[in-house]
Amino acid sequence: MPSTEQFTQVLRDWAEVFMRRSMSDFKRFIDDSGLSPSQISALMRLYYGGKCGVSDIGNHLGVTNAAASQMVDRMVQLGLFTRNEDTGDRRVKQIALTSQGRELVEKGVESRRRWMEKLTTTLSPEEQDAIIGALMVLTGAARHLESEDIT
Amino acid sequence: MPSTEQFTQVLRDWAEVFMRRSMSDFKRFIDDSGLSPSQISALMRLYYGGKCGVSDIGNHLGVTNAAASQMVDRMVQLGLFTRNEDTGDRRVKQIALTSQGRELVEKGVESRRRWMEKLTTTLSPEEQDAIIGALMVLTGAARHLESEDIT
DNA sequence: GTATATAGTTAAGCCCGTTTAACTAATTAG
DNA sequence: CTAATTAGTTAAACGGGCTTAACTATATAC
Repeated sequence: MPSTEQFTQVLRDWAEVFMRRSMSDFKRFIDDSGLSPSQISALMRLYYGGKCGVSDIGNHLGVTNAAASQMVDRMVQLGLFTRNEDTGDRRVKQIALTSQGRELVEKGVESRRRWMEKLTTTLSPEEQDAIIGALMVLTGAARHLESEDIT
Repeated sequence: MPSTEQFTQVLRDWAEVFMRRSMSDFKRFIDDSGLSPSQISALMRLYYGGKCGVSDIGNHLGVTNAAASQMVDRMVQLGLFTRNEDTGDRRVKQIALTSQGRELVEKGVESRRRWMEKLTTTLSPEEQDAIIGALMVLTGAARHLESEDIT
């Protein structure tokens, strides 16, 4: 029977090597892009959450509207964001990614994808099967926990 | 037979839920601490790498000695770092964590540890066994890849 | 011994993201 | 219609981390 200690230890070991890889990739991505943490965060927000207003970005970052407005302006000038008047409510400006902005995010994710693929090739089909099954259980459990937390 | 696509997809799903959790915990840790990214990084460097000189910290962060010296000074005043003359070479100041600094890092790690333990309780012993085996294979493969990359 | 190199500190100034405050424009409430 | 609210922009000022440059002190080379 596996103990909780053994389980968390194995999970921690995996987390360590996985996080080290992800973090160093991510750090290189940030450094190469020359963008500030806020700009990266807004980029991600738009990539995963879709278009939104200026103050949505500000709230998400925990900064004032003024800061968000200035930051968005820089991103527009860099050609990463578009800023258009909302036809429904003409006070709000809809911020979205340009194709260039979208490509930038995807380029950042790609290195991890390549690493994962390389990881696959070092494993036998049986090992891959076992890992797929195990990770699906783990992911399901984690998502279940996540949904519980919200309530 | 599992395809590469299936494998990377499952890995990506797990990575997504795992990273989301780890990142939000880590972000809260940083925000709560009120420390700058450089200060956090130095804290981690000392926690995992043990004591070192001022310029070691500067190199690790990619900043000048002057910046490292000033940052260390702030951390000493906060009671997180100690700064002592090296008896062997009296030019170098040995920087180390105080017990308070160590506790701070451990408190930051704890929330993830609790999450992992909670994850354990939702799984049957058989599932835990399967996951332990799978993650050990995965970790081994990742470490193997890592050691290859260096050469 | 003198000269050079290394480890760290200090002070002055820069950069950049942030806040505050004042503003415009559009919307909603009464 | 008028008043109040909401979304966003702009300008001035602040703060903090960084760099450069000058300095002290220890260690090594010749």
